[in-house]
Parts: sequence; C-alpha cells; structure tokens
Amino acid sequence: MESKPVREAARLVDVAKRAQVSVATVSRVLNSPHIVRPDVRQRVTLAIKELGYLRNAAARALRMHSNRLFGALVPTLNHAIYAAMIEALQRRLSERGYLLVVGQTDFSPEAELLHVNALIEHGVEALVLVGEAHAPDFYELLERKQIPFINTYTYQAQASHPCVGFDNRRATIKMADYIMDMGHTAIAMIAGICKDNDRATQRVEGVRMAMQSRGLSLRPDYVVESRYTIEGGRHAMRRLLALPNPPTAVLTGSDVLAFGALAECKAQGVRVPDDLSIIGFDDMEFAAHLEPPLTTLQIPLVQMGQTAADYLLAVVNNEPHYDQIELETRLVVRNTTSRPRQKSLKN
Amino acid sequence: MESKPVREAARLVDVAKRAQVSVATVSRVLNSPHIVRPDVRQRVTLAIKELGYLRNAAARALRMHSNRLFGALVPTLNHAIYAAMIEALQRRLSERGYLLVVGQTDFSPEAELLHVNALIEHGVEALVLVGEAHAPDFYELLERKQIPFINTYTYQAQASHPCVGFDNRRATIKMADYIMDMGHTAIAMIAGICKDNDRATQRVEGVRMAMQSRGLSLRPDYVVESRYTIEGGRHAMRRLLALPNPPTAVLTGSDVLAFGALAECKAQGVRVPDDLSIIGFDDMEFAAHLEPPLTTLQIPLVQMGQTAADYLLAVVNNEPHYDQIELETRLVVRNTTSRPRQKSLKN
DNA sequence: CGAATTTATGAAATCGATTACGAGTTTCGT
DNA sequence: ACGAAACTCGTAATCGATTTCATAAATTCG
Repeated sequence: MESKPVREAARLVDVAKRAQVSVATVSRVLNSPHIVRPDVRQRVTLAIKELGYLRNAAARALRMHSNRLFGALVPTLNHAIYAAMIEALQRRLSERGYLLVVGQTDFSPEAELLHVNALIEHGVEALVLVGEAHAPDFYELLERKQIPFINTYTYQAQASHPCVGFDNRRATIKMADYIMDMGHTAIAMIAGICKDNDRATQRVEGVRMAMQSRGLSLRPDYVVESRYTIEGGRHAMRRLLALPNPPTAVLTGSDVLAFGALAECKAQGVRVPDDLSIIGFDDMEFAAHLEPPLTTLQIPLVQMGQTAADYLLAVVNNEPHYDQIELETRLVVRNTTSRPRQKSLKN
Repeated sequence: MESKPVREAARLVDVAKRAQVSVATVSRVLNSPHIVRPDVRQRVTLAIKELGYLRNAAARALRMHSNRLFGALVPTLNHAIYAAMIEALQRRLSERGYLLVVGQTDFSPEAELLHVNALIEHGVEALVLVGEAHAPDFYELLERKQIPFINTYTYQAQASHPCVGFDNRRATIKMADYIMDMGHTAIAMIAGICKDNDRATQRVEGVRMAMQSRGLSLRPDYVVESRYTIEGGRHAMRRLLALPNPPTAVLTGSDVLAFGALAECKAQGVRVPDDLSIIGFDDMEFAAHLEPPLTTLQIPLVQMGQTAADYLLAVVNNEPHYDQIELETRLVVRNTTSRPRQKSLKN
C-alpha cells in the first residue's frame, strides 16, 4: 500500500530543508525565536507544522545535559496519601514543562536503591523521595551524581537533607496531648509497620514521648503494628479489645487504620466514642463521612507536592530557596473522641 | 576546596581508559557480555564499579531509537481506581526494565492532547490511555508517530483500537438486571460527569438499555451526574430523595458515589436496603466495610494494569498479541440490596 | 607446525539537536 | 554613498553510547 517509505519522524534537517534554511536557524526559532527575522521565522514555523515536527528529546538532552524530567519514588501509589501528593506534584511540574516518572519502593530501601539507578540513567534532573531514612549508598549516590532531591512527609529543622512536610513525632504528640487532656490514660496505638519506615516509627515515638512527659508510659501490648489497610486496622483493634484491660483511647497512624478500628468496634458492640475514643491520621475524604465522623490529624498533602516541585524547580534553576520547609498539620476534632467513662470497659 | 574539577559523571571513555580497552569493548560488556573474553570483561566490570559509572540514557536513546520509557495518561491519580491500575502497570514495567512517566488529563481531551506531545518528544515508546474517546487529532498523531498504545477501562470486540478492560454498558446491564430481578422498577442512577467521559456515559446507557429491554424506562430525573467524591454522592442522593417519588434502588458509577449515597440515606433515616437498595461500582477495599456492606461490581484493576503492560511490551518487541482483551467483572452481592417493599417509600 | 577458521577487539561513523564562531547582510549616521 | 555597527544566518564541532567493518589474536586441524 505505502508507496514511498516515509521517514516516520521528521528531524530538524527535514524542517530546515523544507524551509530553505539551516538547521541552526530552525533550532533558533525553536529556542529563541526573537533573534530570527520574522519572515524566516514564519517560513520555519510553517514547515514545522506541515511536517508535524516534534523535538527529539534524547538528542536535546544529550547536548543540553538536561532532560526536563523529574522522578519520584514513593512506597506505593495505591495509598491515597501518596497518590494525592504525586497528583499535586505532577500537576505543578507539568505547568512548568517538566515530566514526572514514578517508581514504587514497597517500603523497601533496597528496592529504592535499585530504582534510583534506573532513574539516574534516564537522566532525571531531580528526585522527590518519601521519608528521611534511605539506604546509606543512596545518599552517597545522589551526592556523587549531584542530583537535587527532597524528602517529603518529614520535617526537622536540623535535618541534614532537604525536606518538606511535618515532624511526625510532634504530629502524634499533638494527638496524644489532646486525648490526655480529655482525661485518658489507657492509650493505645495502632501503627503502620515500623520496619524501614521512619514516619511510622516516629509516630509511635511521639505518642510515647507525650505520655512520658506526663508520667505515663506506653505499654508494649498497647502498640500494634499493621499494614495500612482497613482489614489491618480491624485486626489490630481485635487484638486490643481482646486484651485483659483494653485501652480507652486508640491513636492510629492512618485514617485507613482508624476506619478498620472503628468498623471492628461496631462489630463488637463497642461504642465510639462512649466506650472508646479513636483518632485517625491524614484526614482523608472519607474521615468526615464515617459514623461517627472521625477525629483526625489533617496533613497538607497537596501543598506538600506543590512545595516539593517548587523547591526542586528552584534548585535546578539556581533560584533562592529554603532547604527545610515545615508545613502545618491540624487536629480536626469530630465525633470519635470524648472523655473516658468513669469505669473501665470490662466491668 | 575542590582541587581538581572532577567530571561529575564518568563516561564510557573514562571506563575504557581505566580498563585499558576501547569504548566499543566497554559497550559490549554492558550489552552483550558473552562476546567479550572473561578476563577483559572482569577488568571492565571492575572499572565500571570503581568509577560508579551509569549509562547515559540520552545518548543511548539517540543511538538506539529506544528509551525503555513508557507513558500513561490518566484522568487523575487521586482516584483509587486509576492509582491502583497505575500501580500494577508501573510494577510490571519496572520488572521488565522500563520506566513509566505519568500525566493527568483531568478528564479533558484538550489537556490530553497537550500532554501527549510532551510525552512523544521525550521519546516514550508506548502509551497507556484511559477510555476510548480521545481527540480526533490525538489518534492521528499516535498513528503518524507510530506509537503503540492501548485504551484501558474499556472493551469492545469490534473496537478499532487496542483495548483492555470491560464493556461498560454490559457492566451496568449486569447491575440493572440483578436489581430488576429482585423486583425493582423505580431505579435511579448516580453517575459520574458524562461530558468527555465515555465510560460514565456508557454506564448510564447500560442501565437505560437493560431497563428498556424489560419495557421500563430510565426517567430523566432519576439520572444524577456528580463528581466522583463522597460529597458528590451525598448531594446526588439528596436530590433523589427530594423527588416526589423517590426510587427504590440506586445504581452508582463508583463505590465512592455509593459511599456518599449511603451516608446521605443514613443521615435522612432512610434504611438500606429495606427502604432503598444501593449498588456500587469498583469494589474498593472500603466497600466490604461500610454499614451495611456494599453490593458492588468488582473490576479487575490490577489485572488491567498488568495486561496493558504485557500488551505494549509484546508490541514493541514484535511478539504475538491480541488487540482487544476482555477482562471479567463480577457482581459482589453484599447487604445493600434487597427486594423492594410493597409500598412506595413516601407513604 | 603452519594454514584455515573462529573469535575478540578497535577505529570510526552515526543518531539529532544545540551553539560558538565567523561570514554575510542590513541599518544608519554623516 | 560609504563605513561602522547591528543583525541574521550557516558551517561545523559537540554531547555519549552503539555498531559496522576490518584487523589482530586465538583456536582448530591436518
């Protein structure tokens, strides 16, 4: 059918030939149109349109040492909190003409290290990471390759690496203080899996610290780790309710866990908040629509994605910027928290 | 501080020099190690390690006309169904040594067209798309540039483009048949925004077709479109309940909408399923944990992502493949559906 | 042990866009 | 109308990895 074997993609020289100019000129109308005479510019623009010419980014990147490509490594995209951050990040980058390639680490530093090699080979100019705990080789590699990056979901004023987010310890301290102010002392924590997860670990630490500073202590059997699923939350709550002395308040490391905890309570006839108070973490959309509406800690996910983008954009363009950026969290009090009852649960 | 201005990144020639071989040889140990003598290979491998050499993908892509880079364009990452598909897609691609760049179209064909140019310039070898309705120029561009692609979340045996997913009409027909079999005739639909969204549109059509084939018709005021949020679902349900003759069953285009619908019912004291039946769409994790557990249609999101990856991988490697792939949906009956009551709701 | 193969290696061309440098052209003042 | 300054534009080198082709080394075999 096809008579002439058409070159699938028009190149700069093809445009040049058609517009009767040199490749340099075509390149110029592409990159700095103002230095090209209007009539020539128009001829070239026309040729570009007619041929449907699109730049070859590989050639451009090779010559320019820049790709307009950023990378992001998150534990998984299948958790709303990461997806929401990435959504905002991608959107902002796209506005600035950058592309985003995503990788998933499954909460594993080894997987992260593996991924980052591929990303660097592909010439990403900057990286968005999650958390501050990365493999030792990881930081070393980024340093050696001079790749700007930023840790998200984490903040420490004295952090030795760029970061944007919030202090995970202070976050759960806020939750614990609130619940202790209400009079609770039997406080449990349903956390994410802490291994290789600095955020989950710090959230538990925050609760522990807050309790200790009031002379209380976080009992080991009151700390249950679980995967970030509703089922995980249910399972953890089941364990807590089976204890001889169940807690009167349960703090969680995620709204998803709180969802599960709440569901299990209802299944077992434990009334929330009368018998038991629950606090979530993230303030996802469903939190306000649970029954009763969930008291939780709001996290600025969208702002975090945008800020991460802005930070890296500033760095690669040599613009001024702060290296540690703290964002606000906010305790949203709804109806899963109340003062503890006088008598203990088992009665 | 820095005495000698170290070249930030080692190149192939640097490795060659250090290993006392030519660049050709280094390239060979990288790409087809078996054809180079073991001792030489070892020397080269050592040099690569010592220098921390990483391939320059731009140069490689320029020469090879291939990037090991795929693209995906989804409406948004902030909806679990897209995020879950992308998660599976990315995972599979990563196993095969490919990177994935993601873009978001916000359900807008124009945004999609804009994005795809950037993706092609960056040399993506193949594209994963959502739905079958794309801008006219869009298909033409992909055709001209010879970029393999596949439409997801959609299936038609006679489709003129590659696709993997399910027939959205048949999906809601299944739901409607089920609810009609139970005796319902006053059936409403809470759909997504249908403009520029072929899946949402077809889901409404499916309900309409199923009803018509039993001599019923879908009343215009029983179709409410709304954004894919819980609040959107609540709002839509509020509209339906305010009708002079509210429906006895509500089909939805998403579990998120069903969540909202259910929440609104509870807020208004409408008992589900006694007064009103609700069916979701997607079978997300929370569906099983709502109160009562949600009857819904299960969608093979993970399988869809994997299959899309496998399809495109097969195409770019000239392996055999089917162009239209149908995946199974399954009605998961839980407790938000029952026979309608004898008397109408308003009584 | 030397000729015929087979195998391993290197030199150089190539992919496509950018840009320093220099040549050619226009503008302008006097 | 002539020369200087200001613009435009084209030639050719360059980015780094791959690969063809030719040559050198190793192996086989009579």
